[in-house]
Amino acid sequence: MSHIRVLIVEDEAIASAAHAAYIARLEGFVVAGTAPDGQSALRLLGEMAAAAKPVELVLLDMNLPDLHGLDIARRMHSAGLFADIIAITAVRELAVVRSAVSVGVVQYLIKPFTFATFAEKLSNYRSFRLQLASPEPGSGQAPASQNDVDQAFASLRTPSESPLPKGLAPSTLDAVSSFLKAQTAAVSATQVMDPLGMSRVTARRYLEFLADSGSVSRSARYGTPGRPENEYLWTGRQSPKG
Amino acid sequence: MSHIRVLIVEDEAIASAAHAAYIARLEGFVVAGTAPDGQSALRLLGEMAAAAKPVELVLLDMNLPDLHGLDIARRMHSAGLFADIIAITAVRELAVVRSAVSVGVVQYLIKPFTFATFAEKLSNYRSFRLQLASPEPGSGQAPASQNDVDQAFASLRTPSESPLPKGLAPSTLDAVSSFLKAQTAAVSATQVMDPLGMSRVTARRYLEFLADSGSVSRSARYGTPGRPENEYLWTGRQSPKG
DNA sequence: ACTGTTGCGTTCATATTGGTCGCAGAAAGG
DNA sequence: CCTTTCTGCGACCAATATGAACGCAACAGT
Repeated sequence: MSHIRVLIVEDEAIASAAHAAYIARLEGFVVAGTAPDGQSALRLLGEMAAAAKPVELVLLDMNLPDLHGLDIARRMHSAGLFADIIAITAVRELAVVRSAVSVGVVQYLIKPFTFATFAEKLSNYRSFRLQLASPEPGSGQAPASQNDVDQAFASLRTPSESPLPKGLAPSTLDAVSSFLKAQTAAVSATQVMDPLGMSRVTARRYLEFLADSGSVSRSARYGTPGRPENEYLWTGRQSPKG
Repeated sequence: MSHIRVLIVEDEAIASAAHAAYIARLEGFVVAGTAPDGQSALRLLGEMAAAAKPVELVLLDMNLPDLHGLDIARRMHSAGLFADIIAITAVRELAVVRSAVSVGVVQYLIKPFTFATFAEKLSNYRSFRLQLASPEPGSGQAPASQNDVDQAFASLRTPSESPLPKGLAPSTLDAVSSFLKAQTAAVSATQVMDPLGMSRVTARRYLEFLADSGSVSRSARYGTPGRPENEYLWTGRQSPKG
């Protein structure tokens, strides 16, 4: 299989160029074009399909000047364009994520993201494609077993075997972050340690890690005697495993 | 969240009834209707959406008398119908699988299949839906982190479990799981090894397998010095024997 | 303004478990 | 009867939360 042809649909020129630069750094992908809005994206897709050089993957922003990303996906299908879609957007509404899945979005990247996250998503997609490629091009037949299909879907899933720093356990991280998500007000390490049954040192270590990775915001609490206390509030900006 | 409303699209009456019977055996799903061909499926979907009782999930056969399954998916999107699609079909061509993914098929079931396989796919989908449900319905806000989205996608795409990993004996597995079932409180590997007369390593390996397969829940026990101890609690969500 | 008090941030040694490696005994196959 | 494979075990190393001790920054008297 040759390189996967990618169309970047993004209205901000800077972001569009950044995505193109990221694509260039990846093995197995090539930028087929860029479009600043939905209409030109659809036109480009049609032209390339007519020229027998179809786009196979679209990096699609949701907020575009003329059309919503979900609309673009639907119109692609109406026009018989079979490109896969990876959503790259700052929209974090769960309803949009669900709708995106139902119109065929295979990966959902939330801005801002690091190159590592970007590379992981596209690499997963490439692995998915390779598994669904015909093992014997000359055979003409390409039957698949349920297991083959499952394996392909699994490679599309984010493996997320996260390289956490030494001394941190994934389950503890889950416990702390889900507890933080349930809080509405900012909490201190002491307030975290008690309900979870862990020590203050441990609670603080995980809170500190979450703050560094950007998932929670950290601020100081004054007004009481003693050293000022750090308090943490869930913001959910970025994956804690990035 | 109430039950997920399912529409079954299948031209063979026997298969259609079988699917409906399977759905009835599952928790959290309800059959909203059945359709023997593409046109009536689209009509039903439109009517139910207009009646404010939209179908949320379509079990879609690919080979129908009037339309191809992929066409139905595209027309659904053109009509603004947001139901998710699980393909249930005997078609095993890789090209069809790829096209299905690009039009938003979330699961792909190859006929014939067992109830266990069917239940697994639908259970994955339900878990995906639950993770993307708004935690607070009245809040109006539903922001998600990259990690949330990844986890939801992962639960949708987890492959079927392998029969039994190397190094595990069915008899020992039975002993461990039945012992766990008899416990009311969570137990650690050390607490399992003694009554069953096995070594800690062996007990831990079986507990770990049960945790991975979803039959038991795993959590950490804090509060005491030393490395945190994993404790396991029987939940019985899934048969350990696949 | 100075100093004591207070409570959290930070570091380090320690305790206790998890995970892996290689081996012994048993079961299966020829 | 011999060979191969599999299952469980002991012992090692790695991992990770805890507790104590120390330091630091803000408050509260004098």
